[in-house]
Amino acid sequence: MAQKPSIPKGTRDFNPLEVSKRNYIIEIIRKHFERFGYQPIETPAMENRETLMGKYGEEGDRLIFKILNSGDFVKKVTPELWEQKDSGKLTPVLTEKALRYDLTVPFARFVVMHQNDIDFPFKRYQIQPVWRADRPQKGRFREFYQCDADVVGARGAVQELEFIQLYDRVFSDLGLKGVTVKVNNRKILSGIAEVIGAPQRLTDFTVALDKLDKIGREKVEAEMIAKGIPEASVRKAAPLFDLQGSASRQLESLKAFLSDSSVGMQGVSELEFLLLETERLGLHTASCQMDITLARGLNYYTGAIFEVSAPSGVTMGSIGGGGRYDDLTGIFGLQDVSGVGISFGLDRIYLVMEELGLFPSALSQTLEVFCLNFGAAESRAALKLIMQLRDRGIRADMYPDDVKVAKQFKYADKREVPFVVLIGDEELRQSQFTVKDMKTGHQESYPMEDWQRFAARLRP
RNA sequence: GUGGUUGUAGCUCAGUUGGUUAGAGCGCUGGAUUGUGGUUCCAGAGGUCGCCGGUUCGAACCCGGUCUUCCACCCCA
Repeated sequence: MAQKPSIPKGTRDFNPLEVSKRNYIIEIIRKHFERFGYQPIETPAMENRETLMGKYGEEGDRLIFKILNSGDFVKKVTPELWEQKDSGKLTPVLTEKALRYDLTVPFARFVVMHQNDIDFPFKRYQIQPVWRADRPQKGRFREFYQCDADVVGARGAVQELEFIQLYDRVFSDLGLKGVTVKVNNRKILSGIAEVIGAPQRLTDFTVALDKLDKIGREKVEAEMIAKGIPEASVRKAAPLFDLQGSASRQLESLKAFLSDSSVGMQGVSELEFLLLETERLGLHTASCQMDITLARGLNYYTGAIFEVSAPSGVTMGSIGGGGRYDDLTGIFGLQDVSGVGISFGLDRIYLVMEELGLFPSALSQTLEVFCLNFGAAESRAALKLIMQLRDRGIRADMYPDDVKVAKQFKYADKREVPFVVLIGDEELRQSQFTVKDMKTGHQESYPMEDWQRFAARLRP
C-alpha cells in the first residue's frame, strides 16, 4: 500500500530556507517594480488553449502543457478522427485549457478584456509561475517563476530606456554585480533579411545568427544554408559577421549596410538612442551592450529586444529578457496598443546567487527569541513574555512541550536562534527571566517588568 | 523531440567475477549529563537496492521495459 511519493518531472518542493531565499529575491524585484510605477496583477494558471496557441512559434506550441477536458471527453472523438492519428486535430477536441507558458500573452489578453477599466498607459507587474513541457536541464524547469514588468499604450522610446535602468537597479540591489544587458532591435534584423534578399526567412536567419558566439561563423553560415536561405543571401550578410569595436562604430557599419532598408534604418536609430541615453543616465553595476546576434525566439517581438546574461564565470542561460511587441493585443482584437516589457527569471537568478554566495546569512535565522518550556506554570509566564515581544514585532516562540532542556537547546541551536529565554521555577519564584546569548554563551537575568529593556536590545 | 547519464538507510555515497544476514559517514532516538546547545564517548532504530518483467540453482550486480535525476543538442527564464 505504501508507495513512495514523488512529484512530476521538472517540478520542485521548496524548504523553508529556499522559500526565504526566493522571497528575498522577489521582494527586491517587487520593490523596484513599484518604485518604477508598476502595479501588480495576477492571472489564472490556466488559459483557454486558443489564447496561448500560435503565440510562441511552432516550438512554443509543442511545449505548452494542455489540460485534458473533464467529463466524458472520449465520446467526442469519432472513430474517423481516431483513425487519423493526427495529434493536431485530436488535441482541440480533447483539451480546451492550457497552463500559461509565459506572463506576457496572458497580460495582453488581460488588457484586451479589461480595456475599459484600464488607464493607459498601463504599467503592470506580475510575479507568478509558468509551465513549459521542456526537458529539464541546468536552470531549466517545467514549473518556474517569471517576474514581469510591462507597459502597454506607450510608444515613447523612453520606456525601453527605463527597463535597462530597472534591470540595473534590481541586480545591483541583489548584489549580483556585472550582469550584461544585451540589446538589439527586431527592425534591424528585419532590415538585414530585407537587404540580403531573404525577408521570408527572418526567423531562420536570426535563430542561426544568434549562435554566432557559440558555434562560430562557419557553422552559422552552414545552418543558414541548411535551413534554405540562398547562398547568395548568406554571402551578402558577410559584413555582419565582422562587426567589431565600439557600439558607435558598429552602428556606423550597420547604417551603411542597411541604408536601403527603411525599417532597418529605423531600428538602428532606435538602438542608437537607447545606447546613447543609457550611457548618459549611467548604470550602477550592470553594463549595456548592443548585440546584433541577439534574436530571442518569441516571435511576437517587433522592436527593441533585451536579454540579460549572468556575470562572466557563471554558466547559466539568460536570467532575463524582454522587448517591444506592437501587435500582441491586436491578435485579441485591440489595435494600436504597443507593449514593451521585461522578465526576470527568478529560478535562474536564484541559482546564480547561490553559486556566488550572495544570499544574506540572516535568511536562515527565522526566530529571534526562543523560550524553553519548563512546565505548565513556567510556560504560562513564558507565553506572556512571548506575546509582549511579538506585539513589539519580534519573532519569538516557545518549545511546545516540557521535554528535556538539552533537547530544547539543541532545537534552538538548529533553528539558529540568537537568544534563548529560560523561565524555570527559580526565575518564576523571583519573577524574572534569564536570557542566554547563544553566540557568546553569556547569560543575563531581567526582572519580568523590565522586558522592554530586553526588547530594546533587539529593536533599538 | 534527439543523444548520453543517474537511482542502494532521512541525506551523501561504498558494495569485488552474480553466492549466506547489503555497509560507511552524517543525521535521528536513547544514555553518559533529571536547568544549558554547538565538542566528545557508548548504545539503538532505520533499506522489497526506483518500479515491472526476464535470464539463473541463486540478481543490488546480467538483459528488456518503464519512471526519475543530471547533462548536451533543439529551444528558452
